[in-house]
Amino acid sequence: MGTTARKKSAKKELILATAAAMFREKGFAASSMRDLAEKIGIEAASLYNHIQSKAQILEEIIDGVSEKCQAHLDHLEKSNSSSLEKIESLIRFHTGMMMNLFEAYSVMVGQWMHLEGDKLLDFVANRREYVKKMEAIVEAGIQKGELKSLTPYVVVLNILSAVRGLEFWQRSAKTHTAKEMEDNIVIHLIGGIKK
Amino acid sequence: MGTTARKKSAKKELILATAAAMFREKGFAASSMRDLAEKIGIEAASLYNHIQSKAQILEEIIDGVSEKCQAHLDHLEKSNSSSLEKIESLIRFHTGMMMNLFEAYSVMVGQWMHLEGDKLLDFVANRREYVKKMEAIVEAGIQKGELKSLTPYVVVLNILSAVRGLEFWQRSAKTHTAKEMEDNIVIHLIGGIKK
DNA sequence: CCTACCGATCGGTAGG
DNA sequence: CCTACCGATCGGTAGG
Repeated sequence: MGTTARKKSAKKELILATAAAMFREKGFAASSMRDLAEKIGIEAASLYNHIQSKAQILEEIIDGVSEKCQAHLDHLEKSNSSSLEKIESLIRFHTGMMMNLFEAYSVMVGQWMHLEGDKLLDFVANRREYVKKMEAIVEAGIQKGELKSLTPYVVVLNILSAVRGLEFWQRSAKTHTAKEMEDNIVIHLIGGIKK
Repeated sequence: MGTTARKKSAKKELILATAAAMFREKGFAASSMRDLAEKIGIEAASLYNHIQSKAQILEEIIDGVSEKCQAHLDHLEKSNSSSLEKIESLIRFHTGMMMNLFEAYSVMVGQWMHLEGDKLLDFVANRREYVKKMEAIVEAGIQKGELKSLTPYVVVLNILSAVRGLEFWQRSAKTHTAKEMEDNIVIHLIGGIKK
């Protein structure tokens, strides 16, 4: 990251991370700037030395995750893997994001509707485009005879929804490891489309 | 039932239905009693002649859906269908709920965390029990050799998550019918566990 | 079902 | 990063 304008102070990162945890748990609207400040150990007014508004916190959390997803898909589209390999890569990438960026990823998929104005419109447009690109990968696999003839839109929705379902999984319970969860999602969802 | 009681009941149903639509769209915390009253065409204070509190509205919406799910599963457990038939029934029941009780079902799966006190504890306990019962059905299918040896918990999560993913589906777009969505979910998710 | 109103809390600002 | 504070809005009540 170095000296670019995108560099963020440690305090701002702390605010974003703490806010992500709070937004995920209680929802954006039910999270107050006073509660956020208290968790960090400062007064509410002091938050505004690091961020401009509550809305901006949400935007930055979501943009950070969204850009990583876009980058992965762009890279995947250029590869010459098989359709099945690409779909497995998508499943493993998204489960990995859910595991490693749990709070931020959950906020993206569950709190995006609290974005405002152009930020909301952009997110919805980007998400639709992302889904369309995933559909195209599924469609190509069907055309090549690698996959069953299913509605690509449903396959894409099932994959993204299954990943989202991991939010419900209790990591602390330790009854199932992250690897077991991920592998079983792959087997179930790849198994259901493989010809 | 007298005329007054019938009117009051109809009005309460209108409040619950209007609130469900609003809670689903904006989230529970971001929905105000004033906005709710305005959509119905009365003053905010008048709502309290029909309901006791904002929290109670959420409770009644969720309880209504939750009880229907419990009833279906209880009935299914007593049937002597095969494991695969039971799982398909679960998928089709939940997709049907999502299609026909769209607002209320979405509020249950997306707004339950705004329940308070015992209502929250009860919901979480009931949901865990529901998942355990679904897992038992999957487990029985594995034991009988009907299904692949997958982690039942993941299969259950994938099924319930796929149904939840239908919230994202734009019914108005008409590019895919309800039946196409449901059938494709069944083929994908049953296909992935069938031995 | 309304008017009038309550105390609490919200996001955010001014000024140091 | 703080104290002090703003106007707006919240869920809900009293009384008719």
